[in-house]
Amino acid sequence: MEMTSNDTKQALSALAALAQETRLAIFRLLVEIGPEGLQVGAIADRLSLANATLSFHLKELANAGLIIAAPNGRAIIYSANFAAMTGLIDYLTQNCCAGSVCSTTIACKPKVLKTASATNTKRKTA
Amino acid sequence: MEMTSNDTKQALSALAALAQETRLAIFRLLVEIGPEGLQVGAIADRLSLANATLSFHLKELANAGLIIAAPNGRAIIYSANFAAMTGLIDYLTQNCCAGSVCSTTIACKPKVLKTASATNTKRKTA
DNA sequence: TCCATATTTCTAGTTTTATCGAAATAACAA
DNA sequence: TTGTTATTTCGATAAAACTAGAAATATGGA
Repeated sequence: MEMTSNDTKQALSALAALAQETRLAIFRLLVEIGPEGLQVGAIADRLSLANATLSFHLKELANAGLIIAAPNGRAIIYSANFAAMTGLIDYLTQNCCAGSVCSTTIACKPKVLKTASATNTKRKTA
Repeated sequence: MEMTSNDTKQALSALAALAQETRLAIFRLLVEIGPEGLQVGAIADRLSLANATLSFHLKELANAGLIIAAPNGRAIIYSANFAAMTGLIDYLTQNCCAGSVCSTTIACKPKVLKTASATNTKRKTA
């Protein structure tokens, strides 16, 4: 198998992070909540997760760059990293219909996606 | 944690399938090759994989619906299921910037993606 | 300082996943 | 039928991931 590029490593990291029921639920919750994010306890309450379990999964998501941690007093606020999600989607679609065959044979229809352009992660503290 | 919807199960299945170096390489190869696909031996040659290993991963990808098997004589031709990839992306972006905050606060810029509209998986045999 | 809150780390047990040699199955051809 | 090619299944091993109780750390308030 060929050498693994950095892009591929990043995509694998993000995919592995999302390929788990609990983490997918956490990530989607944070996506829904938006840039304001939620503190750990609030996530635990909403998803009924044990502290250690949630902490483990938050770290996984953060290591993959899919969520961002922002300390606020004694709490830590986590929010979705929309740019990372966009990056993953770009990677997955990057070679979609590559070459001449696909773009002509398969009816590729353009589609509008909402994506985050800037990181937009300003916080009071941190 | 809340009940897992069918959409979520499907997304988890696809994400788990892609979150593995060998399978991601197989899938991307098939995406690049396009709707004509490749037979198992050709994939094994290109990625230098043992038969049993490749067979294992092909089954995983097929079970997740990301690739399609088309028997052709004594060979089996696998091709990417572009509709499944589109479905996964739809799921991941579905709640992106949900609610009023995100659509106004984060600069969501429209972006054109090439996606497969129809299944388009006609084959000679099968 | 002392206490309460918020989150992480440690540890250990269970489950799942990945790999590949070897044998088995399936299809076609001679 | 016999042989060849193409792929899958079996079996065993090694590695990684998930979970959560309990203890530890860190922050802020009284």
